[in-house]
Amino acid sequence: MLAAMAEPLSGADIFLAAFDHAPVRDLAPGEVLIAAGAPAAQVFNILGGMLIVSRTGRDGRRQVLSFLFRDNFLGFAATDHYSFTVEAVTAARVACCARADFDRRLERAAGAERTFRQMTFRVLEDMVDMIYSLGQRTALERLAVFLLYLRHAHRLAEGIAEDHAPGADDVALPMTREDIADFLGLQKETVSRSFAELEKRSLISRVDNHCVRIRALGPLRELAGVVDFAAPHRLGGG
Amino acid sequence: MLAAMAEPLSGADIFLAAFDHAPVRDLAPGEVLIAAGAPAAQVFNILGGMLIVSRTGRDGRRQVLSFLFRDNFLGFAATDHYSFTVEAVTAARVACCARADFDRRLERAAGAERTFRQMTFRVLEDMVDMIYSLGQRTALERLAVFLLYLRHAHRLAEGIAEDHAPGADDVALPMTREDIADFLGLQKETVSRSFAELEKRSLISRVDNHCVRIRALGPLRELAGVVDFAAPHRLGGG
DNA sequence: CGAAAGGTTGACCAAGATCAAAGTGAGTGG
DNA sequence: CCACTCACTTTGATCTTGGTCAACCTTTCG
Repeated sequence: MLAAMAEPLSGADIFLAAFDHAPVRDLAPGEVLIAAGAPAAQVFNILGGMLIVSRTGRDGRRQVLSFLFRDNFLGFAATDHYSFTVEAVTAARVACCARADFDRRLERAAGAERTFRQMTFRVLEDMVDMIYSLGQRTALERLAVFLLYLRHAHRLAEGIAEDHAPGADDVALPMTREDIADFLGLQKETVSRSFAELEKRSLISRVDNHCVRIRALGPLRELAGVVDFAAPHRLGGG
Repeated sequence: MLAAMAEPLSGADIFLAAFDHAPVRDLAPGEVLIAAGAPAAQVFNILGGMLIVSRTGRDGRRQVLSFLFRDNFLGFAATDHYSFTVEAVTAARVACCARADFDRRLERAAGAERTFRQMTFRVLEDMVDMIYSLGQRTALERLAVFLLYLRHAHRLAEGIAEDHAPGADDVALPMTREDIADFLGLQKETVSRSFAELEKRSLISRVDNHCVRIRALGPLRELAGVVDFAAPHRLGGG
């Protein structure tokens, strides 16, 4: 299943057009946009806010698959039913498009398939990164990767190109510690302790409960390992 | 990046045709087919044998991403360089096709893009399963999932449709314990101990070091959790 | 037959989970 | 507007799973 398309790519305008005069839906924090098991009838484009994609097992264990931001597409499913849940973290606004409409556009617009394929591959790559994190990295490393990922996602959503834009090092964390824990394959207490440890090492400072400032980007990247979301990825055309 | 296409799908013949008169390459166990960082010039179709896809971090930690079998496609990359390594586990044979040729076919053949998209989504789904495993499941559960995954992969590669075909419960394990460990995000000792535990619980018996017999399929599936590779996935047209 | 690689087992250790309690803060009703 | 409440977070104590280190098997292959 394809929960969400990663960053827009030059050429993504083809798909943005699909949402041009599409109906818009506003979501309150916590509101469910997609419930796992529902018929996969629509695809969406996020106009603003933050959403969370998750999959919950029969016994209640939940794995958060990704956080979504402005200009992310979502709702693509391999089957005719969604296998994942999408909820709003903050107040959010999405444009809604019938899946069939989107598919039609995909088949007709020149180069659309190719662009879509590129976008899908990008998602695949992000998932491989996540698999590497969950399989190989420690709690502290995962949290470092996560903060860099949020920083990057925010810059993309805001269309900021420079690595050191003013305020770029303030990372907003509107989700709960438990959301972060379920994303990183940890417990919420461990997430708390890892934040404390990053602060102790002067890599970050905590502005407040839902905002963190990166104080040492280089060392944080070093801790996170190879993955640098800024370096390899080209910025999209907004 | 798209290391490998999962199971063939009805319609995959379009792509199999791309390999019809393609040059064939034989691989000895351990031989490298794709080295991470090499230019992504070719795509492959596996004619026989087992391959292993992995990604290794700067510090040597290795995450195995998947095992590949007959009729799996591989070599699709998001960029112009491979970001993963593919090696033969057993002696193997692959058909090689220039990436450009494949892309051309993709754009010309009717319905090819659509079929390819479905296949890609299938891979996405498998990766979500893997993320769920690594993030939420215990060592024992992961090993149970792994055995069911191998059982399923083998049945697909052999074109066996029934769930209880004779010999279907003998699972071949040609890879090393370390390969399994790196796939499951564990250490090889833990894999050993988990095999012992599954045997102690009478869920499996060890035929020899590289073959295991599933003695209690139902309970093993129960232990693995929701994921049943047999149930939701349609079998491909061979 | 012997060396080397791979696999198992045991003893011990540590990262992270679990359990418990106290602190913080945002939203609500008085 | 304030105080209360409830949800979220942090911190501490303890426990468990899985990791690490080391020794000993077993298999394969030269």
